[in-house]
Amino acid sequence: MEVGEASTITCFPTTEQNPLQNPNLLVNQQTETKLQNPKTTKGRQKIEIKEIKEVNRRQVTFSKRRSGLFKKAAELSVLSGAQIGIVTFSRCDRIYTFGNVDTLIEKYLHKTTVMLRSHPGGEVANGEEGDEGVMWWEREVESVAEEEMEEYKNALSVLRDNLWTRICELGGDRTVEMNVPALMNPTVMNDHRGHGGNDHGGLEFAMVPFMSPNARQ
Amino acid sequence: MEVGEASTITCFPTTEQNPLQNPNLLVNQQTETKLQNPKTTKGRQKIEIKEIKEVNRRQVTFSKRRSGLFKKAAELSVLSGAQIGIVTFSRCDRIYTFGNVDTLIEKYLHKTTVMLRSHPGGEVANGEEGDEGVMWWEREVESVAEEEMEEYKNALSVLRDNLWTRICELGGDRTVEMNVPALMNPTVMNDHRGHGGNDHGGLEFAMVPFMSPNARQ
DNA sequence: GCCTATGAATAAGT
DNA sequence: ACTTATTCATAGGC
Repeated sequence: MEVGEASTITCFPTTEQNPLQNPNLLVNQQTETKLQNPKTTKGRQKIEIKEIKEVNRRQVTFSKRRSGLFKKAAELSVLSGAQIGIVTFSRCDRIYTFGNVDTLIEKYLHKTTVMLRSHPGGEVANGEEGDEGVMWWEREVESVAEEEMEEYKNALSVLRDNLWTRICELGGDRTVEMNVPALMNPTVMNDHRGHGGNDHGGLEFAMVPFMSPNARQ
Repeated sequence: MEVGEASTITCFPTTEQNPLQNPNLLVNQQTETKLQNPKTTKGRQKIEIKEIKEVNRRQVTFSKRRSGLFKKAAELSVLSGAQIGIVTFSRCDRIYTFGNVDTLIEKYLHKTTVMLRSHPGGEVANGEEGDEGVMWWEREVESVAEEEMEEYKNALSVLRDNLWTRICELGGDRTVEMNVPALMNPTVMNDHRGHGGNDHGGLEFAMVPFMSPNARQ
């Protein structure tokens, strides 16, 4: 089908013509409809699903379709009672989220973790005799003998290095509220622009909640 | 607009009639179209966006709309060059994901973590004198006094709880391929059913690489 | 899962 | 942001 093809033939299947238009125009609109309004728009055009080159058009599309996506997600969530979380990084790494992402991430990781646990690479969680075969961070800390503390210190050191390297690297970003479909709470986070508001509904992450026994003040 | 209203008048704006229908029926379908096909369907009905009570209908809707959502996400991703991850927990807690969720979670956590660092709840990372004002896991382990070890044990306990839930996801999760929009890789994960394949493109988290000084064997 | 009629999303233009 | 004409998604039925 070509673009210009269908434009010539237009058909109104439904009876109503202009549900909510300016009443002033209703009088003599029939006479010169074509002249006044030859073809206001070509309507929605078919587009190929491939990266949009033109920056402006791409941004518009991103914005519109993101809204549409979030709306769909909200509807799906309500209709089916499912929990949905969406994380979107725009091309320039601005992040937009939908739903209670933190909670869902936690749940996701938990699930995969549990999965790991019940079907470990080696074997784990066959706890028969004490803590043997259990990941060390799973063990009760109280069961650690005093003389093992030195080793723990080393383990913690490596842990710290790994964690810190992995997770904390650069700049500071904040969270900005977005237009909401009135159902869940999509949010936008920018990289370096301040904005106090951040409801951050739920979750605080792993290492966040507690400070060092030493660093407190 | 009522349901039955538009049903009487049907209009084909486009020229083609039946793009791909059974050729056998093309001969004399005109004569008794109404009898053979008085109204095959009522078409798409308007529905309220509220939880669907009927289980069957709810499941169908969940399935259909989830597909639609993932397709939209795939299109948005391609069109705008954005990265999109979706995590969905069905009502019975079956998880469906779209996109490279692991990578995006990592990126998300990274961003939020960084956020914390540069804008801490109390104040941190103003390190002037020694370790003061530094996140505890940042400190040199050697600088910890012996008498602080008890507190470290507690900290580690909490850390263990939090981390365990969150981070160790690899190895063990099975991923089942779903019908793909040919763009990204939506996946379904079930709770206890095996399936070797798991490309798991990317990410391993912090503590994974090393085992306990005690749990080794 | 496939089909159809209809509701909704959206590409362009303003 | 608003409008329109068109394409796309999908509710209900098989």
